[in-house]
Amino acid sequence: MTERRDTPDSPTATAGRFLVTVQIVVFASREGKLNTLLSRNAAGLWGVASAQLEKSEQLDDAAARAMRVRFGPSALLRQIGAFNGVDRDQVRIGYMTATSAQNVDCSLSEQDQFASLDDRGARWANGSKVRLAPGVSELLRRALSELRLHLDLTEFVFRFLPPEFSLRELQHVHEAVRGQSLNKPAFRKRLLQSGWLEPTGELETGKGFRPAELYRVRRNAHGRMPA
Amino acid sequence: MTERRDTPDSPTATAGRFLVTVQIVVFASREGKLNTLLSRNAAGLWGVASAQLEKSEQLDDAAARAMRVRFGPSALLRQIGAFNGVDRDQVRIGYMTATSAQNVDCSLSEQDQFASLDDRGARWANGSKVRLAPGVSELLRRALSELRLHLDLTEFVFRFLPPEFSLRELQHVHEAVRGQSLNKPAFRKRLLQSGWLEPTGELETGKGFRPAELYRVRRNAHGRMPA
DNA sequence: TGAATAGTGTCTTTCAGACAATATTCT
DNA sequence: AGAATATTGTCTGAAAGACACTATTCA
Repeated sequence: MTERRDTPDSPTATAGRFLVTVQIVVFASREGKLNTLLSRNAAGLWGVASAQLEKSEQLDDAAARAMRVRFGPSALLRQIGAFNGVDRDQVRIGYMTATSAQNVDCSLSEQDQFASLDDRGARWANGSKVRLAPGVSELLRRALSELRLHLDLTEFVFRFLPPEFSLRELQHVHEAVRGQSLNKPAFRKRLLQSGWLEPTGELETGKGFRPAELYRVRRNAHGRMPA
Repeated sequence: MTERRDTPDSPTATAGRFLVTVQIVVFASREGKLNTLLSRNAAGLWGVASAQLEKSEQLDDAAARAMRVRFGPSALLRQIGAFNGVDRDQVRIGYMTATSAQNVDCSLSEQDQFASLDDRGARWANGSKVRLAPGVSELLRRALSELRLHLDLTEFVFRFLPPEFSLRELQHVHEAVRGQSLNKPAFRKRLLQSGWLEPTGELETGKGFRPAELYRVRRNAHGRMPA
């Protein structure tokens, strides 16, 4: 019996000790579809960036450490929950982050590829299913679910985009994440009235048609994002 | 360096090993207010039910084990996230559950008390602040936040109530959780149209005024709960 | 000029909130 | 009958969806 009512502060005899692995799901929006960044391991299976928690280290710091190598210190990480280990003596903590696709496209190697992601799982561009490492499918499912749930609560959406973006690009991100198309006038009205957007005065260039106005996030925004 | 791109399946030299503690926040609605069940430890500080994860044990099973003693095997547990340990070699996983107050009132001892909970923290009935054990405040804050966020997504609300309940009681739960009063006709219309409620045909008794119709949850309900 | 998309205006529908009117039970 | 609450109906206003119309850039 290891049930306790008080704050646990001393190990019990029967309690196990575990390796704690932090795993990070990296989202991006590419060509109107939600993508996730996967890396191939030695066994040829695909997984996500991860790190082992070290003694006296905070969970968020371990997650930041796993990301810093690729994305610099500014990635916005959001915890999505704890998962059972793949091994008996492991526990996994999931995080998610989002990035503008152009940030990483240049540095992609053979070992790192984007795969599209929806409710049915992860697929390569040619439509074939990704052969995922153990436990990764569960992680991706929960990450997608959390992303959809919290899209209207945080500034997370804007991490999919460069610092200046058009309303069309922002709408495409929403559509990619939610997996459905949205009403354009309604989307514009909601977002512009929400107070989260600030016009830059600049226009898009080089698109062969009427250029869109560009916006940036208003950092001191009040209240929630519209859905 | 412990960054890895592949699925972690073997311990690295520098990785720490941790005790994994599962902590459960028990909610109840009492006299129109949201309450949480706290237990006093040896040091006189107040915390929540917890258990140590054992080797080869699933997280959800450890949480269920911590609850089974008090609530039987049927408690609905929902994970709310991972938290940094109070000790250097500890990681905590938070869960929450809800119960009808009358379920537990009879078995309360001096060591177990309800405290009211809102954004400002936990307080005793007389208004004094609860002296919480380390890390518990953070846990309660996130539990409340998760409860509010997911009140409309799950059948979690109904765990606050006995199997048969009136619309007024259900509305009181919503109001206690959200910390604000709601519009009665709108609440009725939303809930009745949602398909989540099934009339029992029974009426309340012994209240000294017009008795309310009683409802139960329709288990095969479709779609989301209204907010 | 034509193609393609940006941005806006209007109508309709849906739904929450406010308020009031009626119904039912017990004392 | 009177108190107290349940239940329902109606009006109003806010916001989303559908649709069409105008505006602007480049080839």
